[in-house]
Amino acid sequence: MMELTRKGDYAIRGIIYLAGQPPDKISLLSDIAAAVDVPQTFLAKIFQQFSKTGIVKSFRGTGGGFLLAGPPESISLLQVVEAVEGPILPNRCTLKQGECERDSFCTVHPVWMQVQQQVRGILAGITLKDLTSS
Amino acid sequence: MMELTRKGDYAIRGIIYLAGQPPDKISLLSDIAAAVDVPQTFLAKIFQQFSKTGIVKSFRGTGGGFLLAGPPESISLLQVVEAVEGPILPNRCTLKQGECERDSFCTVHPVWMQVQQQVRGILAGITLKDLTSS
DNA sequence: GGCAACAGGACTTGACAGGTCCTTTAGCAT
DNA sequence: ATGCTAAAGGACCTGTCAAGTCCTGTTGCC
Repeated sequence: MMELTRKGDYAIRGIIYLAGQPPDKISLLSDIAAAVDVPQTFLAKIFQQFSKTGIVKSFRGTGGGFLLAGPPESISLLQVVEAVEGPILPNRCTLKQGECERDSFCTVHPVWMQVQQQVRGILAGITLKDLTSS
Repeated sequence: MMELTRKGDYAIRGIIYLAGQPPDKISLLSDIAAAVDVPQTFLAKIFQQFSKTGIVKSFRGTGGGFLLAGPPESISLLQVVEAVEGPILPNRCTLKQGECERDSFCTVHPVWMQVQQQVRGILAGITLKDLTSS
């Protein structure tokens, strides 16, 4: 269980590549896709989501491409993952109270809350800088 | 991401019910299913898996049913979840080394390992006893 | 205007979640 | 022994979603 999807995996690969490029160097989608070995059309969707959530800047037309929206140390793995996978929710009931009518006597609820917090904590603590300085 | 499936959810409900019964009281599948509001045929599959992994004992025929294989404090939530959902793997590469050819330079790998360990740790620390004494 | 590049919608395919149904096997009771 | 009871297990169904593909915009340089 708990598996990251391919989309999430690709997303991480792609953004790490970007983070590894010289700052202000605009990268072509085709270059990124080739470098990280991901179908270009699929990666396009992923970077669209990145662009919408603002962790990446996009430029169209000749000389266009993608750029990290900020310095690598300002972008966390959590942001990247949640941008494409949606929020981290071990169980639907962790979304909001009253979601399940069993809430009142659901003794497992606090456990999932703890799992959620731990995982988010770990991912939030890793930045793109940590992932490129290998 | 990371969502528990319905199967996992049902599994937990069912086993908690069992753990809440008097020791040595054999419960009928039909009773469990009714009590925790899960389709009986589906719950049957789940308890078959429980039975195979040994966290539950089953008896056939008249007077048959299910029994917790040990005291509630001896069975962890991790056992329950992994029995029906399979092992907790944030990424395929956490299964074993060399799974992805990118392994050597995959800086994310240790992060997923940490996530996996944390989650397993939390779930392993919760027993059925903790979940019934509400 | 025309080419370069991302944006976004529509569509396809296969797998898997979430069940259902039916037959078989095991155990007790008469 | 035979019939009833209850779990075991296989076969099947259905809808959703992951994982892409493809085509048509839209934007921007030249």
